[in-house]
Amino acid sequence: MGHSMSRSALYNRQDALDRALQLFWQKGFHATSLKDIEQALDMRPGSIYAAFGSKDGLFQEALEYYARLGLTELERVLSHHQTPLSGLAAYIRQLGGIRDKALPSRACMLVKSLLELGAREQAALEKVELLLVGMETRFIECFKKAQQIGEIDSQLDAVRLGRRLQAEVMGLRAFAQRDVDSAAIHNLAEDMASSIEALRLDHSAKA
Amino acid sequence: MGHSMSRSALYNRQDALDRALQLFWQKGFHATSLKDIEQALDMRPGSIYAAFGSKDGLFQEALEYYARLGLTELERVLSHHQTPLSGLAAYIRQLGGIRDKALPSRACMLVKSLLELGAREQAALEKVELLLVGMETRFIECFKKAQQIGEIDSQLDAVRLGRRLQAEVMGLRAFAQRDVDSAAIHNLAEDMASSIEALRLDHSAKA
DNA sequence: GATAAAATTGAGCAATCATTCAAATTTATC
DNA sequence: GATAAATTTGAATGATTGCTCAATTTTATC
Repeated sequence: MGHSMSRSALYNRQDALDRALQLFWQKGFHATSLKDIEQALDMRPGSIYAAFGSKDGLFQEALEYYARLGLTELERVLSHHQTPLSGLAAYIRQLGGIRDKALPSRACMLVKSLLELGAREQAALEKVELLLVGMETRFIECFKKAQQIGEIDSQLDAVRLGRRLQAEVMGLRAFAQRDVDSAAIHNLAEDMASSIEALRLDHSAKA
Repeated sequence: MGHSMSRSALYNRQDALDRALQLFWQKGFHATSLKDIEQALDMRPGSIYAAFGSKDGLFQEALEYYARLGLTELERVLSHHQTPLSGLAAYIRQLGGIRDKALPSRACMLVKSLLELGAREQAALEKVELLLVGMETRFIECFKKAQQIGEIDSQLDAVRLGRRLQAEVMGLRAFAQRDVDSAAIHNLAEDMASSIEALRLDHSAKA
């Protein structure tokens, strides 16, 4: 591999990983068979195993890729807003439109995996935990930054706020997997975003 | 069946269902094999199929049983508190202790199933949706009652509040499935419960 | 274009999957 | 306690599981 891998080989690998992600995100780990994977990637078993080692290995790479996309999207939204709190609120509001997009699943793949995987997939489960910590950490950083610039009360516990936000996102996206109409999801996201913004200190206050 | 079923046969069936629930709640639908079920119920395949029809049938009965237990628990907590809002807040706070109990899973089995099941288990998926509607409806009733007795603003949208609460519970319990310490879950539940209580109208207000 | 190295193929593997059913056993009825 | 009915048994079923590897094809190097 390594040295001899051409640009197109790298492209093919990324393309395969992309298709595998769609599949795993939609069906979950257990319900996705190697037959499904062979079909989706248009690869024969030998090639798949040469490239990714095992079904578990492919799944773990898909998890990492998914988490990277998720973090990138968060950064994108944050960068388009003036303050951390505005960015986080916008991020939640944007999740309100998740039912309208054509995605493999409305639920977070990390949460799906967290709830589905057992002791027999311990390595993947540990990876899920690691990736969730990564997202949580980014949330916490936002709240700390918001405290530094005086956007929210510095007496608040940023770690607690970050975890709360992660739990809210988990809940919003799990709820969005239900058979409810798009408006209900938008309303839910709006309510959650408002709660975040309610943390903002009112600079026109008297005291 | 029916007529000839003795009291002990009924007891055995309930006992079997109980064990099946533990198993499915812990491992999920796909990761639970009939071998697992045979062992947990101490029954041979023929008996299992005679009693429950199929693995899917057994799973659906376990789902219904789980939901019934959950609703009963909610009623129990509600009945021990003076007002709907106090009851709901207490319910959330009680969920904060979920990590300390020895349960098959910290996550809600309905949510686990909602995220895991696909088109091939459509019947079970529809059952999950139905049972989630049941819980949502009960939450909504509580908020409506709270409005009737003037505990919260009657201008608020009770349906929206009920859905928000369900999403919060989903998030809390999914988060509790993470590898975090008990205190973090207690804090999270406390924050969510406080949000609920913040809806209460202050009767000592001036206007 | 010959040679070597790398990548792909796909038939086939043992193991496991959910399920069936004739036979054996237990339970109910008189 | 004999007869009938209901229940349980567990070996066997065909399908599917994740995976291997000798053979073949493709790609790279000179």
